[in-house]
Amino acid sequence: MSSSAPLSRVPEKVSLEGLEDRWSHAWEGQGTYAFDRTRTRAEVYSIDTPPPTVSGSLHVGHVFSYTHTDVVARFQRMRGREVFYPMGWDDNGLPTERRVQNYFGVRCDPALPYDPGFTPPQVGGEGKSARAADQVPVSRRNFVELCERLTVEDEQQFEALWRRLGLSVDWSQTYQTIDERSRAVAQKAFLRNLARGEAYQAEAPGLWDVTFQTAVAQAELEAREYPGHFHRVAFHRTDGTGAVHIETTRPELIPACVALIAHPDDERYQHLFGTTVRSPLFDVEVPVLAHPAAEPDKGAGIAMCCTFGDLTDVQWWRELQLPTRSVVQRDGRLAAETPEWITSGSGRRHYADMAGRTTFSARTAVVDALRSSGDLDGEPAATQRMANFYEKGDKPLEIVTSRQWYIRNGGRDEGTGAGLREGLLARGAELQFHPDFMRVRYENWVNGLNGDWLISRQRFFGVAIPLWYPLTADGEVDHDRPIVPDEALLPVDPSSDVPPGYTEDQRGVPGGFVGEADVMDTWATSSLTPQIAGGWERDPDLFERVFPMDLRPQGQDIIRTWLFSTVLRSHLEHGSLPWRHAGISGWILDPDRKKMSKSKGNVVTPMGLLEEHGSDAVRYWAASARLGTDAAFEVGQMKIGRRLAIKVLNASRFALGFAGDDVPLDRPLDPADVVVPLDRAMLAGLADVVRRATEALEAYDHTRALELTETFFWTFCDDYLELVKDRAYGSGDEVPTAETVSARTALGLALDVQLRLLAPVLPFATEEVWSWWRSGSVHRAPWPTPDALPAGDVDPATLDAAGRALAALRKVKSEAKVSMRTRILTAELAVPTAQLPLVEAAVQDVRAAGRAVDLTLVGEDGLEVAVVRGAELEQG
RNA sequence: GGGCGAUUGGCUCAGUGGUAGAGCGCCUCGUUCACACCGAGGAGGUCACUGGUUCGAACCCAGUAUCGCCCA
Repeated sequence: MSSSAPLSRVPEKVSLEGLEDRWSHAWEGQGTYAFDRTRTRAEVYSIDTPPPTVSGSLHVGHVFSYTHTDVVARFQRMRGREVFYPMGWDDNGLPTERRVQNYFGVRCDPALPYDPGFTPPQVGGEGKSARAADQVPVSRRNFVELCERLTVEDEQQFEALWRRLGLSVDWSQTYQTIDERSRAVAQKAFLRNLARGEAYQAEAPGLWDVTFQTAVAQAELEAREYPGHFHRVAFHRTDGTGAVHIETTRPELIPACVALIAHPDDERYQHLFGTTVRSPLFDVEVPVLAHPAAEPDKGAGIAMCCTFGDLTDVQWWRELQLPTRSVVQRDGRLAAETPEWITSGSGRRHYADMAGRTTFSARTAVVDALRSSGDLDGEPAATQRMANFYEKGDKPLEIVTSRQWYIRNGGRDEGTGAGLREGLLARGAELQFHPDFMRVRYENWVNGLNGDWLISRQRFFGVAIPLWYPLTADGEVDHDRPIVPDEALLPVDPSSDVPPGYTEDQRGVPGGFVGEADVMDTWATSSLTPQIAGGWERDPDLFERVFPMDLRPQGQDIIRTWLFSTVLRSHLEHGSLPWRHAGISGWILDPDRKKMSKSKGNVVTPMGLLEEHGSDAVRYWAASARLGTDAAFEVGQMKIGRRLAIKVLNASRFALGFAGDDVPLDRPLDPADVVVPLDRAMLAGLADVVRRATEALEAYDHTRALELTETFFWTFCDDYLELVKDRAYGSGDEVPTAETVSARTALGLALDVQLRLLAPVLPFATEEVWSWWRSGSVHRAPWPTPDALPAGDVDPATLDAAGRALAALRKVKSEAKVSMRTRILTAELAVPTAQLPLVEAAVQDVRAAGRAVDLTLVGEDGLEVAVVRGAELEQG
């Protein structure tokens, strides 16, 4: 900026139009938000923003919560902290994978080697799903390249939105969760977990999505109501003394039955414990056992345990050491081969009728057969049951046995992980949640964990698990002796890269090696965003200056996933929290008080919203909602914000106009020039607002700060500006009086402070005004402090008392239905006795603002508010 | 079933022990003089319900109802 004193740059007409474009470019050009990495950790305020999923759609919820973060960032920057505010894109995961398949007509086959010259068969599928058979198989590395290519567009769209919204992000710090650095971090963290025994593989029954054909983790579950039928089915006692009836919603699992189980205290079944029964149709002999997890008042009180119908079956199977008799395959169909445990001729015939069919179709077949055999008691009764779903799936999850990788999370604290759950609860207690009650969601989740974190996925677009396995001389995979890469070579792709000590021609041959085909769950990477953005191990100098981060802002919906898993990884790797504070934003509710749905969110696109109302207005709406509180999607609130932004422009233009066009505006304002009590009272009130707003922002209560500032600003405009208008204009061309200088100086000081107070919420309007008379950016200006304003020698209530006196004069005119410019020729102004000295101190301004020619001021006991009596108004 | 949060004027929300608040909307009026994307004035609420504590409760305690969410 120019060092010579600039003259008035206050425009004749002010407008909000075009401010976003102009200032976002100026900020970029001037590096206003660039991070200075020479600053020490104590000087830095670092923010770990959860990267949005770029292949998902933008919605107003993003705008809402990201604005909250930006308000904090701007406040901390003005407070003098060097703000580390990077932005990432979460492009790693299933949604992108599916888009890429259709867009380019490819599918990933991780067994294939990388083809550097690959060109996709098509670019831009016309929105329709390409048939799997028509898709060209490509290596995982080729697939990742296509994903990166496609997500670039999405990311540009997001960035354009964030820039228009005014996020003060340092755009040179951007990362993607699938980029090379992220893959290296995710793989390194995994290998460290493996080396410390925190990551392990196990062959175990687990939840499985038959549509996506992948295992899923507890955090991805969603319990939903699912319609079904209770079937009352007879099992036959092997001693020939009759039948035992059970009720089941899944009769197709009868061939997988391994026991009948009742509660140990259930009187009805005491005599059956220890005996055996035969399953209907399939004639398999199974024991009747007791276990406390059986629910006596549910159905018949005795249940069939199958491998596996639900998680209780898994518990029974494990604790009662039952055999494994699985019939449901990974594709959701029953095994084509008749299982060897079904031995009777009729049993094998019955199974053959259902072999290879889906569970739904098999159920129909079984029910028909049960009806024919007489083993179905009555007709199936419709019911609603809770079933586990993958959050992105639409079929209930099955449970299949498979080899998977896990990271310990305290969910199975017996064994080596003992104490981990307590450690994570202690981290939760250490983390400062805003609002505080959000901590219980974390605690509920940690206490409710019932298994370790399953991180392997049988998918393709994700970070590869960086391992190979030796092949024995027989060609068998030796999973027990995984081969790890050198950390310096990360990231690796086991399908293309060769493990140490091997050559490529040994891939897949006996005595050679094979790459791990699975990828990590998206969360296994995105739980490391503080490490990715902070340059963990890659840039230790940076990492030391930003980690642990100060703030993790996020939505309440991902406390159990993103927040928890990030705490876990940091706890395991660094023995610390990943951040000190977590700011949790609420939901956006539609006018029906329901969570804003995608379909409704799409009607109003975020960019359209910003274009219609202006970014400051939309930010005002978002900033008006407290952390943790759901907010209504309310256009009215945006209009209020717009009104405030326009008022800032107009009031500023007015206040700055008194000085005249030939006066240098960026001159120092000396508080000692403020000598009139009313002016000093106004500044004292502002000092109090500064103090309280600062306290509120330090406590992550941006709403309170905004409310305080906004309320003061309107009083400043409606009362103070009106009161001092005449005095500030001055009498003429000669040297201004001390009273005029006092008003002009007070106006300048007040404006200067209020612009800075409003800057975090209204970055565009405040920057515009700042540019008229100040140098540099308001967003790099120091946050105001109360001690820079004169105070202490005058009652701050003076402004309020004078304002009320003015209101009394206005009321007379309003009730007389005359213009506010109408002069009051004579009147008596009665004020509460206590306020008399305050009003007296400002009576000249009150008289001028009220256009009262002859005003008699009296104090009166028992009066609540100033009143005007005997007013005689100018005619015409 | 357990937990968390909410319930204040038509709407959106502040207000955590001392006479009910704001903005929007509404009504009346004004306005070439910073701002019509404006200004002034006004009307409008037994603070969900029932008990309790207290000199005093929107606020604290117990319970109930309704709504939302989380976990089972």
